[in-house]
Order: sequence, then C-alpha cells, then structure tokens
Amino acid sequence: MALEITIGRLAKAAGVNLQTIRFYERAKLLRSPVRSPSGYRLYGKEDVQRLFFIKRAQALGFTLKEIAELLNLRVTKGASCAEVQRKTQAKLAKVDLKVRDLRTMARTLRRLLRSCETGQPTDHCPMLESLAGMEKVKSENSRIHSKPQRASRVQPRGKA
Amino acid sequence: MALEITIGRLAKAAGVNLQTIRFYERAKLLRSPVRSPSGYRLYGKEDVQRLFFIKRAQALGFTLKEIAELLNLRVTKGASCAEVQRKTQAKLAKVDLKVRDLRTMARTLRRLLRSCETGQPTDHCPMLESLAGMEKVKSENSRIHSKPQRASRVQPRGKA
DNA sequence: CTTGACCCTGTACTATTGTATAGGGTGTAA
DNA sequence: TTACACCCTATACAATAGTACAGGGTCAAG
Repeated sequence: MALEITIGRLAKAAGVNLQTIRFYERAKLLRSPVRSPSGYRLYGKEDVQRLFFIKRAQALGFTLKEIAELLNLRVTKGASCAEVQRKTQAKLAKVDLKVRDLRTMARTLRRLLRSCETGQPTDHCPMLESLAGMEKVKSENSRIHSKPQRASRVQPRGKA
Repeated sequence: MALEITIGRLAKAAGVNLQTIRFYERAKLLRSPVRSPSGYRLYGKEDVQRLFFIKRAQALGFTLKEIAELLNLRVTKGASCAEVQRKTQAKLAKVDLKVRDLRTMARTLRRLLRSCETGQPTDHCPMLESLAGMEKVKSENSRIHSKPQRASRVQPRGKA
C-alpha cells in the first residue's frame, strides 16, 4: 500500500535533485524513509506531496525552518491544542500579510501594463510606490524629516 | 529637496544592517548615491522606499535578481514598450500564482484552526493536501503509479 | 586638539540551501 | 559474469545573501 518508490524516482517526480532529498532528510524536512533489505530508501506518495509542498512554500518566501514548522502543525489528540492554535494563527497572519503585499504588487503591475498601452512614460519607478508607502514607512520617514540638520551640515563645510 | 540622510540613518530607518546597504549598492539594487564633499553617501527618500520594497519583496520569495528586474520595470518614453509589457505580464503571472498558493495555504490553516476548536485530532498532516494536490502533481503521481514494478521488485529478493 | 560617533574601502567570514564527487555496493539483463 | 543503471555514505564545493573586522578618515562637542 505504501507505493514504495526509490529516491531517484522521487527526485524525478518532484523535479528536484537527488541530493536535495537526502539534504532534506538530514534537515528533518522529510522523515527517514523505510529501507529495502539492501539499504535503499523507499518512499510513499506522502513524500511526493511533502516535496511539492516544500518547493511551493519556498517560492512563497518561507525558509526551510518555517516550512518544517508548517508541516508539523497538527492536532495530536488532546494536549497541545492551544499551542497548535497559537502557532497556526501566527502562520495565518503571516500568510495573510503576504497575500496583501502580493495583491498590492499585482495592482501596481496591472497599472503599469495600462500605462504601457496608453503609451504614458513612467518617469519614476512604478514599483516603488507599491510596497513602500505604508504606515511603518511613513513613521520612519517622518523621523528622518524631523532632524535633517545632521545630514545637511555635512555639505556647508566645503573641502573639495 | 533630496532630504540627504547618511547611510547609518538610512539603515536604521529601513531596519537593515549598514553593510547590507553597501552590499545592495554593489549588487546594483540601490543606485550609487551622491556623495558629500568628504565622500559620505547621501540618500534621498526614494532610497528608503527602495529598501522597504526590497525587504518585502524578499519576504514574498523573490530573489535579489528578480527584485532588480521588478524595480527596473518602467516605460521609458517610446522604444522598449512591448518588451516592458512582456516582462510585466510575466511578473504578474508569477505574482498571481503566488497569491493563489497563499490563499490555498490560508484556507488550510483556517480549517486547521476550526478542527482545533472542535477538538478533532488531525492524524495526517493538514498542510500536505494544501499545495500538493494540483494538476502538475497529479500527473507526476500517476506516472509513478503506472510503473511500480521497479520499486516493488526491490523487496521480493529478501536478503536480510 | 582630543574624544566619540559616524563614515570610508577592502577583505574575510558566516548561514542557508543546495550540488558534486569519490569510493563502493546492488540488481537485472545480455 | 560482466555491464549498466541505480543506490549508499562521507566530504567537499558553490551560489546567494548577508555580516564583521581591520585600518583609516570626518566632524561636532568639550
């Protein structure tokens, strides 16, 4: 029932390097698979799924460590439920933030496409406004604005 | 009008290491800033925006190279418009894909939260189904299913 | 005119995430 | 039984993305 494919097949199926699979095993991202009598690793289809998940999660900006955390989220009957809930909520918050940022980015790209069609030259960099102008940024900006003397004073001295 | 802050201030404003800024300059992610008479780098607020953009884009899984491409997307009156359009569309497709994947992930996390509330133990790993079960995966999976003989043959031999 | 906070260049070190290679065993088919 | 594709471990190498450190200037304050 386990379907039992060897490492080479798994690598090909998931489109990753064979060494990468062994690397993930050492990194605890993949479980240590059962072995054939001669010591060959034997994988099931859950391992294929895991590999695909890892690849896509990486493309979404998660580190291997975060991915391991995601994969370990589960309710093990009773006990740690509150803990799992807390972790899950934290992950969800990050995911939602990423979605918001990406949607902002997508909007900017679509606007750029339109200004391309209408032939309007974009003098400034379109992406800059995209993710840069948020509360956090603004507050930092105003902090800079508040004491520019330090920087300005650099010039008046005139040595060159 | 350029606001002119020094590298230390920029680093603090954007929450990055000072060395990172010089690294980004070498990597062409930040322009070479104007210099004070004594050779100090002087930045404007666009640089703060750029740094913020870089940080967020990184969190979304873009490499520095991709981020440079994103930042260079713009319509320079006339000429390369078709080129820009093509690149922009390609980026947009990637962004949209990421959004879809993240939404799937979010849905899975919310389902996990619910099963946490109802106290239903999740025996299997919930995230696995999340991004793993897509067309691409399915086709790969069926390819594995189609010739399992090779893998099965490993066992019958029985040496141990 | 010295002190302390800041800046410069250049080079070296680090962490993360893989890849490659050496040296050797396994398994089936000609 | 030899060839060939595949597997094993261990170790070394590499790319990306920083970080740190050495050795030395700049500048406002005391």
